[in-house]
Amino acid sequence: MQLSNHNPSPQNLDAIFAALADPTRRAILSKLATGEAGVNELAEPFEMSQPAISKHLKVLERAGLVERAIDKQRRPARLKAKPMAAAVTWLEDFKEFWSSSFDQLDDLLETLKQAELKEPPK
Amino acid sequence: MQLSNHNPSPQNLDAIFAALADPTRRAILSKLATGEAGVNELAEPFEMSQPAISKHLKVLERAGLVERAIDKQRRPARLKAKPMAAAVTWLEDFKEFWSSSFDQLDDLLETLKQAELKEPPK
DNA sequence: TAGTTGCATAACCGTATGGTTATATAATGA
DNA sequence: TCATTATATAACCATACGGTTATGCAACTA
Repeated sequence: MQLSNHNPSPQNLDAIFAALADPTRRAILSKLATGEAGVNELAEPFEMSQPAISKHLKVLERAGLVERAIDKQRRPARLKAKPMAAAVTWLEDFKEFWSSSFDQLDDLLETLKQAELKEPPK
Repeated sequence: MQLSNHNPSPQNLDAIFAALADPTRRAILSKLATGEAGVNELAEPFEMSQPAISKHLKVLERAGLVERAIDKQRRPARLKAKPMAAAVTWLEDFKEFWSSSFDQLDDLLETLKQAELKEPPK
């Protein structure tokens, strides 16, 4: 039995997790959780150029985690919930599935412990 | 107020999310959730060379998601729970924080779960 | 001892990432 | 009309990623 690879937004999980893998982008998301923000506004706390932030926003957009609006010259970004939920769902499904095979894991732990006893690490 | 970026295993979140961003690695994790597996065993389902799988395992190891053991010539991999929990924690913290402001994500998660129940994977 | 198995490592390749500076563009404001 | 603001885009750079083939090597097996 395999974990279904599967439900929420399958192929997009790549983009979603990749987007979450950068600390600047996670910080941007945190900031956006308090409300929409424009590019310069987002760039300010980081010691980073405006184009760099624009690129990060593009990554977040591609992952579907962020939407842009139009407000005069501004292009304020705001969060989108759904893809984030996809990531949560994958992890929670995984956690659930994994817990359900705890018997096997216990066996393994035992096996590994025996092996380590006979042949201690490094 | 900002989302605290410091809770679980801060710096490792980069490596953890990056590791989760590849479908082959997610599949490996799924497989490993059913029990330990050697490299060739892991490589078999994928149309991919053994060195490629070894590299993926290194990424998973660096992220702390996987441990290697020694069993004769084999180097079986098994899951490690803690870092996975770190990712879940970050996402759930985020969810909580965001929901407290907007109250959207919980609804969405609920919706997605319903959808999965009605429309089972592949 | 010789062959085989299980894996790691090295060298290489094309493409993607994450940053930069410089420049373009579109909308506002004077 | 002209300057300013907010952002995008281009060109470039170094490094990382995800794959390959070739090779090395330790540990079993015959």
